[in-house]
Amino acid sequence: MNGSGDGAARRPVTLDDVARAAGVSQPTASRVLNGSSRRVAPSYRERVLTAARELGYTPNLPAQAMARGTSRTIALVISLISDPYFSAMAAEIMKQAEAIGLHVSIAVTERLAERELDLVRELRGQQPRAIILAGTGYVEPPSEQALIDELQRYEETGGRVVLISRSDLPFETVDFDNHEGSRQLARELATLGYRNCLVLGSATPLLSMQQRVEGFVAGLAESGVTNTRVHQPGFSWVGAREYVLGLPDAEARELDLVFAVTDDMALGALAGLRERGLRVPEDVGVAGFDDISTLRDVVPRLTTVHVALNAVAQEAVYRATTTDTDLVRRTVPAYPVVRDSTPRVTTSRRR
Amino acid sequence: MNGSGDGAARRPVTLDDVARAAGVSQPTASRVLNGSSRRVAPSYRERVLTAARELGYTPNLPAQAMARGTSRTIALVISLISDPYFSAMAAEIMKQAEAIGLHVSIAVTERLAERELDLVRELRGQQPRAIILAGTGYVEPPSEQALIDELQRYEETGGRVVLISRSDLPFETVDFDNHEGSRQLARELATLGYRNCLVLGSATPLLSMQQRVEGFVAGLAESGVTNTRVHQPGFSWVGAREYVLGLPDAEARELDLVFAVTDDMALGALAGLRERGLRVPEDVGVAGFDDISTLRDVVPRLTTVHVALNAVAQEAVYRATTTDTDLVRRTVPAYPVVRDSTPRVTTSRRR
DNA sequence: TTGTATGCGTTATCAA
DNA sequence: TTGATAACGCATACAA
Repeated sequence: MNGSGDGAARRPVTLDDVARAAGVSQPTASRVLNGSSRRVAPSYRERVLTAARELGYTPNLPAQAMARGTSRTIALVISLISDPYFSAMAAEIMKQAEAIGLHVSIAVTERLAERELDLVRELRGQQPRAIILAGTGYVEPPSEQALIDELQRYEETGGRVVLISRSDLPFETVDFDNHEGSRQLARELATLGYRNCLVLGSATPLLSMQQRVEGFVAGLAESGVTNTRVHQPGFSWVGAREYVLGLPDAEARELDLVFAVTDDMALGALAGLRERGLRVPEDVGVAGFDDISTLRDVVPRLTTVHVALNAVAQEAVYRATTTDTDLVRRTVPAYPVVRDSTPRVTTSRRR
Repeated sequence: MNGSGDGAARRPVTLDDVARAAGVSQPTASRVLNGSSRRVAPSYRERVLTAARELGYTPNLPAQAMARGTSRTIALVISLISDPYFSAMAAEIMKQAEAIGLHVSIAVTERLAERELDLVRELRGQQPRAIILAGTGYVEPPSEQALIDELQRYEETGGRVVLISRSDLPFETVDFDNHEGSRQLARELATLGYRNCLVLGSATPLLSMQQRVEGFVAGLAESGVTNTRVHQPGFSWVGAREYVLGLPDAEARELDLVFAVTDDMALGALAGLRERGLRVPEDVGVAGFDDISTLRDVVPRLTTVHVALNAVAQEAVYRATTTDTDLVRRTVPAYPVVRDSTPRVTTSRRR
């Protein structure tokens, strides 16, 4: 349709081009194509629509954002996108946001606490309507106050801040019930006969992970199991595996259960146990936390704590877009799912 | 620091504010904070920097983009972010892009071919420097021409288009060597003694999946195995599992290998085989394609074809940012990785 | 080297 | 209802 030669970069089609082609003023074209109070004469309306279609007009979003003073973007900060937990979270948030016509801009901290502040700053520059911080939350973060300042400054200019899984900051928060989830799990496992448990927390001081550890220990204690060992290997598959491999033989032999604060770590522990010649679940049970769906093919199927990611995402996006100003900390339930990796302990068990 | 009351939305800090606070003109502030030819007197420079820091200035990216006529954003279109393959791809692309100071904006088609066109249109509005389309590519897409038109229009205005895994369109393309990868795999498996193979392709007509099927069949044929059956179940874990479950008993019993065009499907097949009471790999071998890293915990470890995602991402980002105008179709190697799911076939094998 | 004036594409305000 | 005109925040050409 566009007869001009290829190659040389041409100017994008603007609202002005459309208006001229339709023989109307530029504001009129704007009203037809993007405006809300659409009181435009049908004949004009038709001409504008036709011109826009023929020219292949696309609104310049940055320009719109600038003129309107607000964008249709939500900024999402996550730790790692290749982590199934976070990619699932991101997917849910994108779905929820798109459902209400919002675009999600993702930034990744690569698990570096310092990067978080830089990212927030950079994201602010995009003038998003809201910033959602998911899944970092260190117990004693290096630049906590600077981050708070930055976020508060953002809020002061009309932006909304929503935190997921880090209820330690003075902003809207959505969280799972980490403590209760692993407490319930611990009680169920105790009922199944587990008595010698190793809990793998996280060397990286993450608040939610700490809660999971505490909840699990508490649950066991309520069930009369008090000899639980807690260790904090590196916060990863590799960290958990290496920790398990480094366990003294005597200690490893005593174990009948390893609970790790994430499914990822639980699988690392599982790999380590097997490398040591221990059978799972025959010799040792393994349990995790998160209920990552892509793990359905792991054998044995992993006992874990399920968190309703979609509920979290929905709540987070809702909080990010509502105009309520009361600071809410909503907790989404988490509940244990016992599967093959933790069968009932029988007397025939090794120890 | 900012004494003013909380609550009421305030205006964000602009370059103008900084300039005023520093007692310089706005362009000078611009030159110090964002400009390239930084010929600003040290004293002024210092004052601007200080003012910016104290006020918490963040450049308004949309405004910058508009003034400069170009943004620092790359738009990425993928099928599904919760799919480990795509999330790994997205992670790599983000990493490569961030390394050169570019931001990545992600949009998801949810595997709907029609959505692709809408998304491209919407993304264009964000005025990205480049659009990368990853991992769709239907054999006979519904609105192919409209998509091509849209992308070409985008290119005409100076944008760059890079395709990943769909070398059927007239744009820069980065692809794995699907055909060669599965051909090599087939040859290795034939060497291991596999003779009765079921190939699971994709009911959704995806070009790269077709190539994987053809390569595998060709590799077997070269090795003298010509009785290969090819079927096209739904393109998912569920599809593969259901297909395997629906297989006639006689046919299932004959099998010694199932090759699926993705790891995801291979695992679905594996689940289905086990549900039928077949042992993997003792009775039937299973192989996939993609070498998804989060599958390291699957037992038996899956034989597959490895693709160098980071190489693909690097090449894609490079192509997206270079100013070369020659249409390049770069192919990244893919090579078989034989693991536990396809051991050498012994005479003690069931059939 | 610094400042003035202008333009980027859009929306919002206000007359007409 | 429609159209001139003024913002929005920033970068650049040009003048000082």
